[in-house]
Amino acid sequence: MTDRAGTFDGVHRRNLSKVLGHVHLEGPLSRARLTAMTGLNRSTVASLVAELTARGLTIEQAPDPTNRVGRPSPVVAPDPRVLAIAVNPEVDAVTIAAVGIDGGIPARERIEVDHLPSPDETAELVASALDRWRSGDLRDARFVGVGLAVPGLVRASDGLVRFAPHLLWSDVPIRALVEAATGLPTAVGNDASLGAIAEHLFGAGRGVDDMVYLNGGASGIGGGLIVHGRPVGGSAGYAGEFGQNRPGIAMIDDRRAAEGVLEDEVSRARLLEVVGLDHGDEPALAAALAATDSTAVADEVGRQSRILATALCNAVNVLNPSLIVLGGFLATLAERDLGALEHAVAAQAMPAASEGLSIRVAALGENRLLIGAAEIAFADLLADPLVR
Amino acid sequence: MTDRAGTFDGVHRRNLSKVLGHVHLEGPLSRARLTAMTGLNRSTVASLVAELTARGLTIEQAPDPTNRVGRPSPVVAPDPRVLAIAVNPEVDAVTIAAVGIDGGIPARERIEVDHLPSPDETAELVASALDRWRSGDLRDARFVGVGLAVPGLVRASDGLVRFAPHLLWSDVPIRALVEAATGLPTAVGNDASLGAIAEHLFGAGRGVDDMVYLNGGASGIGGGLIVHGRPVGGSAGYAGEFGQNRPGIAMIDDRRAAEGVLEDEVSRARLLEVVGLDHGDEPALAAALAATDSTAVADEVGRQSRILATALCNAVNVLNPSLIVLGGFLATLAERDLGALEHAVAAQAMPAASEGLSIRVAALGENRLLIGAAEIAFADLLADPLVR
DNA sequence: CACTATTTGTTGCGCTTGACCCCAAATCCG
DNA sequence: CGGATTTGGGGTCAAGCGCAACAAATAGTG
Repeated sequence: MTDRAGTFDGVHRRNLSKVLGHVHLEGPLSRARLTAMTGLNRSTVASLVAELTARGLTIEQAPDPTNRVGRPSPVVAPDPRVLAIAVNPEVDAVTIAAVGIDGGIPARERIEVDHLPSPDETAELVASALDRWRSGDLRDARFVGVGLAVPGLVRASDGLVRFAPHLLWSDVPIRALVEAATGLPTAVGNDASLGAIAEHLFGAGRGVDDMVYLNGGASGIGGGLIVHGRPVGGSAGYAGEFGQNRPGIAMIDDRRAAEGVLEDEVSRARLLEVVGLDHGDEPALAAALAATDSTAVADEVGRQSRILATALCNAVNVLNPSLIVLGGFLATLAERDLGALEHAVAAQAMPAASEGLSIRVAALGENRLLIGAAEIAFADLLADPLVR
Repeated sequence: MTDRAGTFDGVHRRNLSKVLGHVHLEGPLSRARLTAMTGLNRSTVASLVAELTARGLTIEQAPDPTNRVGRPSPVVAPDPRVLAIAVNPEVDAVTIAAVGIDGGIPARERIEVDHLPSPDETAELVASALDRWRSGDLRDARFVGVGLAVPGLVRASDGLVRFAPHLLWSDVPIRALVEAATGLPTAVGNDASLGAIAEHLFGAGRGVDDMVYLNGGASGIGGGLIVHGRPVGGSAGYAGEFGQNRPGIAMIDDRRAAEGVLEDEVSRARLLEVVGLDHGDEPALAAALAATDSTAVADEVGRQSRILATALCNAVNVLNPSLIVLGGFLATLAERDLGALEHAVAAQAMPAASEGLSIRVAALGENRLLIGAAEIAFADLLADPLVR
């Protein structure tokens, strides 16, 4: 939104945004429900919906056969032809998907690579996928932007990847590269932060305004915050790097790493090692943990849980969230005994702050990052449906 | 603001709020500058200002003799007769002040008590001060509300003091008590969180949207966050309790307290002890620290600084603020060598996150809490100047 | 199968309110 | 003292939402 806030035009845009946002988040809604949710007048909602539909952002469907008295209300749904490209480059593959503003994923490709994907290569892969889809199944779709979920530090102002340790990307202007290759406006975010956004909007954190998300990946621990219902980027966009924190370690014997950095102490690699796996995906790790009754495994799980609990407490004391969502191997770790973790957090955090707190496991599956990436690609359109 | 967002009335209210907010924060402003700052039309600003002045919220003064070409623009200032009562109960005194929406403090009383002030007593003291002022010097003032800065956990929803350890208040409905005694709408907040708000709006954090504030008091360490330019309360309002955090302590010998809680390790009492003072206010402690060259003192200062640095790093990694403001004895501690602290933080925190970071000492003096308390008392009026 | 009650879409009108335009006022500068 | 510049003031315009009256579509009832 430009600086039109406070003007009539601004009101109109905001109202359009509100309506579109509701159907984007909640799915198809009757106009009657939209009037209730927005607080606007029936006639106003009608004209707003008509405008959105004329712009190809929503579609109006026949009323649902609800068994209620009164004239049935047409159902407003996001137009599934409005798409974003979501991209997630990883060490061994680049995943590219077309994500609808209705939440659907009409196309998805995981392109395996036998080398680290370079920035240019990534941009080319995105452009070629876009070309294929545009001339194929998604011929009548409208691509509004690209969103990238990058496993590294991303500067929010210009979408520069400051450092992505596993991709070996350093100061890469990935946003500019992808924009040049595709001609589409592009947004870039840290993968864990986008995971937090996805879980907040569509997953375990739906409707929760103050939330902390922690994700345990193969390479470390990342995360994201939702405060006042909005994702927190910080001054440059680097917020959420829980993995680099140094939590207190109560038992001296619990410390493994010299620096005491969270992601060195609580790590997937250490879990894999103790269960005797060399590699392994998340289900394999979970299965191995469930299968064994070795005390060494139990000790390591306990040790990591204790340290994780302290790290969570620090976040709870400072942010007083109503929800902590754990993903990746942290979910695996916590899921074994969620009650114990909640108990440990309650024991160490301020009593008042832990009262309203719950800890949950991430709800979205492997599409989480794509959904988050699509969300930042849709952000401009959702904030102001009249752009362009 | 009610649910009028999105309607024309809402626009009008928001515009009034914007204008009033600007003159509240920046002091007297010419109408020309207001039009530039709000982006609204000249005529619109003129009518908004006229409405605010008619409601007794602003005053229009003769133009400043600026040496610029063109017709001089009348200066709009907040009406100094619009007052809030700011209250800060402490163990040995209750401070009560009348704070103007223009930032002035036309009346201020520190009422010493020889016992812990009870909630009822506090409410009575406020009511009697209000009565005195209303029939005295501030006869023609308009009191719009009361704000309390309480050294303890305050539930935001209803202004209940969950626990104030030093006052020995526990589950005290102080908001209701003060409202009953004064008849004025009352807001309650944690003292450190209000300090953060005050420093953000008028102190070291002016214009900074992502800020962390830590205050070292006699009793512990509290703080507050500003994210997206707004104070963070969390789900229940308890956010900012840095003192209860457990930061990693790299050197084993540095740990003093069994639990490793920040405010047990980094504490005013330990500093007073090592310099050999029994009691002492902040200047006395600073002077004593400056005067001595004892190695024991240097060791303790170094130890506390190291632990503080780690605690700050944890916040920096997670929140990526552009500014950390330190108050109370933490300011005293840091001021001795601010560069060293910044260096220590930069060494431990993520490099990218510490790039744009500065650490400053709090700028507001002893009125900080009163200013913060007044701010929450003014909040409703500033958000919607048409209330009541 | 009428008839009522209920809910909601539709339509036209009116009101609020900020933008725009033109002119006047006040200042500086040469 | 006159031109340039900036800003205030008042009148008019137009955009957009609320409102009210009416119509339409459903469920329930006897």
